[in-house]
Amino acid sequence: MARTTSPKPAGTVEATDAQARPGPVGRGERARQRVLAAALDQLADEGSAGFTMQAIARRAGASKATLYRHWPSSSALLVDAMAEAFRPFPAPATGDLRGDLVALLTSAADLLTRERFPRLMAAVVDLAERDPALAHLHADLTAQRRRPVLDVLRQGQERGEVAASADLELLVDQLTAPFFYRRLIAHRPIPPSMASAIVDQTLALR
Amino acid sequence: MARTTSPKPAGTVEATDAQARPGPVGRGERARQRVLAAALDQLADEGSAGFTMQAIARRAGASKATLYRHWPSSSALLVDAMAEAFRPFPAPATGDLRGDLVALLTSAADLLTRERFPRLMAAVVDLAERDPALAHLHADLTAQRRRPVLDVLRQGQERGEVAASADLELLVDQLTAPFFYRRLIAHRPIPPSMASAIVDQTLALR
DNA sequence: TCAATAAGAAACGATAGCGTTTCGATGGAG
DNA sequence: CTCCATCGAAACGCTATCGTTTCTTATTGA
Repeated sequence: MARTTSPKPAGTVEATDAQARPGPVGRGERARQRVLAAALDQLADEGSAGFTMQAIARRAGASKATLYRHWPSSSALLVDAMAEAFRPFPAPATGDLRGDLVALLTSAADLLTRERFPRLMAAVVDLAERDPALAHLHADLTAQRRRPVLDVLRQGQERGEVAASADLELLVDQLTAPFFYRRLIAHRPIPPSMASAIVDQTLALR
Repeated sequence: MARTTSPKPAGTVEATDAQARPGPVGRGERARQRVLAAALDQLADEGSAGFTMQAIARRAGASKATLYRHWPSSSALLVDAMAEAFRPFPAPATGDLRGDLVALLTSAADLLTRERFPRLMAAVVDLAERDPALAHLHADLTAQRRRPVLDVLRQGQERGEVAASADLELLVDQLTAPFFYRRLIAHRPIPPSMASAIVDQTLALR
């Protein structure tokens, strides 16, 4: 439902640049981008309870009619907005297992330390419980985020630096989940040292 | 704000028994319990967007006036309901490190496999982002849930079965976070073997 | 048994969301 | 430079929520 492909992903966190670009895109496309950005802003600011066509239109300076012209429902709009804003972490792919992992987890920690991303996550987590399309998308985006970590681990396993018996998917969980857990559930701080501490403790490189 | 102490916690998941108990509690207390149970039901069923005084009153068969007599806002009501429904895991406290951990994590996995608990979690995660009182409470309840795991690890560390250099708080994260992550974020299944797999992989008992 | 207490039902005006339609303005393509 | 697609603004009737008030009913404790 609704368009999911697009030429211009906008960066999960700083997707506010759709304002002053008189580029080659038509008027319609610009309005669309403006609405998508406003949708994420609204969700991050007001949570899933405030995710309303009316409020998004207001924030985007658009007409409700425009929103309904593009998307049949707020869910469809959110799915589009999430898909568009997504950016996977750049894979480091040095040969250094520990270094690559720390770099990847540091990126994750940074993202979760900014305010916008965790708030988006929290709202999406709630909405996805009752919206299968959103749940699917969220699962997809999460899988994409896990990908680089998995690759690094796999290479490490081939080089013998990771036990051959290790369940790599589970390892990815153990490496990444604590960050989300601390920020969204436990409401505890994420110290800068956490990335390296997790890596060391997980791979038993002590 | 609002009462937070109460004689009868109701079980996070199966708090539906407040219906047919003409016990020694007064009429007011019974209505209060009924409303608290209805609030959790409503939150689990409709998410944070549907968490409304009106809807809760309807579900509880109570008057809106009754709700406002007891709680100044839906947030206060939710804080009460959450605090009341909370039940920590019973600590196993055998001397068996691996066995105790697997038991604890299996409990967590069970809870997350039922439908009610994760839906409550998802909604609370969203609401807590904009409600400091709820965030505090959620942090508290989470800490209580972590407690038994931490104790088991600490005893293991004293017996030398866990490295003395290990960061136990971080270990608890690595043991428990993956379950929440899989259910709420990654939307991937939690196999029955996951508890033991996590324990083995984390403590390197292979 | 009776009076105090607290419940339920219903209504209040105000605000806001929904999904749709109408209409006038505007900007981009030819 | 013109014309048409698409925009924004505004209003439609409908429903729901908010927080409060009034009134009636039923339970409970003295």
